[in-house]
Amino acid sequence: MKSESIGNYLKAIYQIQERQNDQPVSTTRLAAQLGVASASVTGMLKRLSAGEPKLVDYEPYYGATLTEAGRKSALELIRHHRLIESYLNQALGYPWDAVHAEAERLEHVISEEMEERLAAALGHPATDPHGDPIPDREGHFEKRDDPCLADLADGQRAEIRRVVAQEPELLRYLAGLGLTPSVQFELVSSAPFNGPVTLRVLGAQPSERVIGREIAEKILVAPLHSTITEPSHE
Amino acid sequence: MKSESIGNYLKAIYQIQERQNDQPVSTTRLAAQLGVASASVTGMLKRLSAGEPKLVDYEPYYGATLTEAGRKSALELIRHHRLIESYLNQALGYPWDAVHAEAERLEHVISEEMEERLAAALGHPATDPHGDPIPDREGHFEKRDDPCLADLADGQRAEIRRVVAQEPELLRYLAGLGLTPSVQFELVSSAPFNGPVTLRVLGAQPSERVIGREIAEKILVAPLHSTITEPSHE
DNA sequence: TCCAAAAATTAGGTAAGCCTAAATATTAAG
DNA sequence: CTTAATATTTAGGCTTACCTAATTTTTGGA
Ligand SMILES: [Mn+2]
Ligand SMILES: [Mn+2]
Ligand SMILES: [Mn+2]
Ligand SMILES: [Mn+2]
Repeated sequence: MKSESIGNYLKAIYQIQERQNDQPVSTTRLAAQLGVASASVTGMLKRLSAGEPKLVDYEPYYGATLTEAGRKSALELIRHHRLIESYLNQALGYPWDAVHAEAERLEHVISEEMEERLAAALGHPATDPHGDPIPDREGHFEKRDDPCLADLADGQRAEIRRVVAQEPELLRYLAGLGLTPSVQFELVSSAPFNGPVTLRVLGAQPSERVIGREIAEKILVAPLHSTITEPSHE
Repeated sequence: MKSESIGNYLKAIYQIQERQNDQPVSTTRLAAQLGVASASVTGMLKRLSAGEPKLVDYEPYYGATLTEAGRKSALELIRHHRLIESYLNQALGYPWDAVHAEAERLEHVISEEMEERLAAALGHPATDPHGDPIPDREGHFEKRDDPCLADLADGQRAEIRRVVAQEPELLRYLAGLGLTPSVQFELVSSAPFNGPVTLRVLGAQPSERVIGREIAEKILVAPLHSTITEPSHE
């Protein structure tokens, strides 16, 4: 990786592209994500698209897209980030709301050897503590398209797969409610007009939870098939 | 810590001062240690002695000395470095010749929380894999003044306490000979005119080792008292 | 004591990454 | 189709941390 700053630009472009169907990323959007002035972004995009190797395709006034090389670099950093989060959580006992900040700095400085040792120590995990997928060494990972909690029908049961958030306060709030990956629940009701969502956590006492719609949209889930599905099928 | 670069200057000044009895560190010596031009060092020393807090006392043409604040910062980094080395070695299985390079980058970015968790996971160790002492959170550590292997008298037995080196090749060579901290041996002979040193590793087969004087001076030891010393004394 | 060699500083530059303010291009509304 | 708002780029600066070359200071012989 060229520099920590370049790495952060590539990661940001990747993540924004991911959220908007690979459309070009605007200067303003990037500036907001990175917390820098738009003028700074313009300058960096020029560098990234001029340098060798070319890391982004940049069309002035139009936007930026990662090249294959840029994508590779971004995924490399994301792999570092998520392996570090997992390791801090599982081996060093960090709570899931504290891992992001630490990983954000460590991801830029660990060696390939350390990456490999962390992965091995964890048994080559597929996801991090938030349920985010961990790309393999080649940058491959399963692209899931899980529905969010707010998409479920009343009465439907599901398992939490992923929580799309890093804000410590929010993560602590959710952990306090017992809403973390692999927890199973039943959706009781979704109030209309983007109202709150009520659910029952399976095996918790008390089990009822009411959360805002905005948060419910950050919780990705896998619906559970009814207890009696296809029998004798493996 | 102001910046990674400043941290490296402070560490370097500390380590040079340590090796020369707290005498002021010269521009050239620092430049050599850091691998930068002397002019760059002059510039940085000015900054370090001008800034708030003042990290070094700097007298042009004379040299630089750490202030108390500078010493604290240096020891903080050294604590990070040695805890990281220990952790990589003990928890992640790194060989002792590989830990230095990784720690050199990580030491600048870990949080105080991570420092504490690493220390706790290791049981608050007093030394790193090379036998270097690990300062506590306040920067205190036992100042040992161990003799080196070359200082021993013929026939004297001792235990290896510390190996003052980070070059991977040298460390691998020594590990290959079984010369690592806590190993016990008997000095057979020191050839005159700075000649090679011959020793017998206790409990090894074959046990004889012959090493150059220069290397013998980097191996610090604790002489073993004869098996029957003062009886009933605690 | 004087002078050359060595050490250190000053002078003048460069590159990365940021900033603000001004200029320009795009877009959206009337 | 024009114009005002918005997005983006350009211009000009700043700081950190380097560099090389020139100058100055210190120092160690002779
Ligand atoms: Mn990697
Ligand atoms: Mn995560
Ligand atoms: Mn610390
Ligand atoms: Mn060490």
